[in-house]
Amino acid sequence: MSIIQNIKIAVDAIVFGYEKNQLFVLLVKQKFGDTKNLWCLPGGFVLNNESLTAAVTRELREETGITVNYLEQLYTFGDKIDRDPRFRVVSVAYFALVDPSKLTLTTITNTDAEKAKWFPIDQLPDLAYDHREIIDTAFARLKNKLTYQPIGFDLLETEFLFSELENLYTTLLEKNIDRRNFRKKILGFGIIDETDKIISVKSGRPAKLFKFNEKKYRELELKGFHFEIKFN
Amino acid sequence: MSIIQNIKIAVDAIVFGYEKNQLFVLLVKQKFGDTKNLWCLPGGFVLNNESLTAAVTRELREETGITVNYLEQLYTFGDKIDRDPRFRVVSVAYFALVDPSKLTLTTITNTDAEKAKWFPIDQLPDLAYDHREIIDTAFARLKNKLTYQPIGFDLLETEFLFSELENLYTTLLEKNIDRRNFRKKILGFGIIDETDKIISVKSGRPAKLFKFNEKKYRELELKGFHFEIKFN
DNA sequence: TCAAAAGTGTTCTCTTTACACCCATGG
DNA sequence: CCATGGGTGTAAAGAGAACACTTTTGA
Repeated sequence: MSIIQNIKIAVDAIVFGYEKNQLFVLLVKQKFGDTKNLWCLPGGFVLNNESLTAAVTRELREETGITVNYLEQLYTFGDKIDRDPRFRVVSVAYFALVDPSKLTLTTITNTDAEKAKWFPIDQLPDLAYDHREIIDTAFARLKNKLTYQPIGFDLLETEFLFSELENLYTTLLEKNIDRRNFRKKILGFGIIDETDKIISVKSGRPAKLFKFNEKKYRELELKGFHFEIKFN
Repeated sequence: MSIIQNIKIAVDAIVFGYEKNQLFVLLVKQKFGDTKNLWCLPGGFVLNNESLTAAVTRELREETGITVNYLEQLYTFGDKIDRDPRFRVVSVAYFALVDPSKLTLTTITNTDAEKAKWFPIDQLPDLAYDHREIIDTAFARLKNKLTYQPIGFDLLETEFLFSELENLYTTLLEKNIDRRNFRKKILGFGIIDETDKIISVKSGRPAKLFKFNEKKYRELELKGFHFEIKFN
C-alpha cells in the first residue's frame, strides 16, 4: 500500500451484430497513439467517478454512437502485464449485442475514434493489443450462452421469422437443426408470441412474424424454467 | 487520457472449503486501516509488475498460507464507486476451492492480516466493504457450476466416499437426491475410478473409496462430453 | 440383535430424435 | 408451372424419475 500503484483500468466492448447469416463485430480505428493504423475494440479508460458499466456505455456512445440491447461483463484481462506496450493496463471486457437496425452506423464526429466499422467475425483485420484474443473469448461466450439463455433474440429484430432464429443458431453454432424439432421445442417453451403479421420475402411461402415475450420468460424463470437448446 | 486516473486495482479471493456437510469461507481480519475490526476476504492491491492471478495467489499465501486446488476469475466489482470508503477501488474477485486438508490453518506470521479463519457460509460475521455481496455472488456461482462442471471433487479429498459426494450436492444445492439414480449417473460418466480401498466410518457398512479421474474427464470433454447433473 | 449407512435393478414416463410431404407465394 | 422457402405429425429410442430391500459392520 505504501507503493504507488501504477496500473490503469480500461473497459472494452465486444459488440456483436447479426444480419443475413453473418455475425459482425464492431471495431474502431484510433486517431492517435501507437495503434493509429490498427483496428481495436471500442473502449477506453475509466473515469475516476464513473462506474465500469457507465464507462463502457459512454465509450460506446462516444466512439460508435451505439446503444446496445444486451450488455454483460465478460472477463477482466490483466494477466499479461505488457498487453498494452505503453504501460500496464487492466481491461474489463464487456460483451454486448445489438439488433440489425444498429448495423448501419451513422457518421461519428467525435474526438477519440477516427471511425467505427462492422467486420464479419471471420474477416477481422489485424487488431491492436490482445483484442483478437478478447474477441475469441467473447465469441466463445456468445456461442455457449446461446444454448442456455435466450439472448439470440437480442441479435434479431423485435419481430422475426422463425427461419431467422433457426439460421442464427445454425450459422453461429455450425450445427444442423431439424426444423420441426427446433420449432416444436422453442414454441413449447411458451416464451415466443406469434404476431398476426405475415410477411413475404423474395420467394417462397410468406411466413409469420414472432416476438420474444421477455415478461413471460422472467415469470417462467422464477418458477424454475431453464431455457436450453441442445445440438447433436 | 490527459486526466490522471486515480483508481486502484485489487484482487479478492473467495475460498470455499467443505467438510462434514458444511461449506466454509476463508476470511481474514486486517491489522490496520478502517476495517480493523471487521472480517474481509483475503486480497489486496495488485503490484505493478504482477499479473492478476499472481496477485491472488500471493495474497492468499501471505494472508492465509493457503494454496488452492481450483481458481477462476469470478467477477470484477467496480460499479459502486464508493465500495471502498477510502478511495476508488476496482476489485477483481477470484473464486477458489480447497480440499478438507486445508481447513486447519497453520499459524500465520505475516504482515498484512492479523488472522485467517474459516467461517460456515451460513454464519458469516459482519464483513467489510461489499464483501458480503461478493461472497453471495461466489456462492451462487459455486452452486451453479456444480451442476455442469466436475468441481465438486476439488472440495473433497482425493479419495472420497460416494456418500460424501452425494452429501456435497444435497447440502449445497438443498435438493434431495435419489441415491441409486445419482450413483448410476455419475458412475455412468466414466470419470470416477473405484479404488480397491474400503473404509469404515463410525457405524454402518464400510464403503469403497472413489477417485476423480481428471485425465479421463479431459479426454471425454474433447470428444464432446458434458458433465451435467440435474435436480428436480 | 439393533442401528447405521452402503449397495443394488427394474419399470414407467417423458424427452429427444428421426423422418417427408404438402402449402403459399412470386416470377 | 416451377422454384423457393414455410409449415406440420408420428413413431421409435433414449434418458430421467420413481421406487424398497438386502448387506456389512460396530456397538
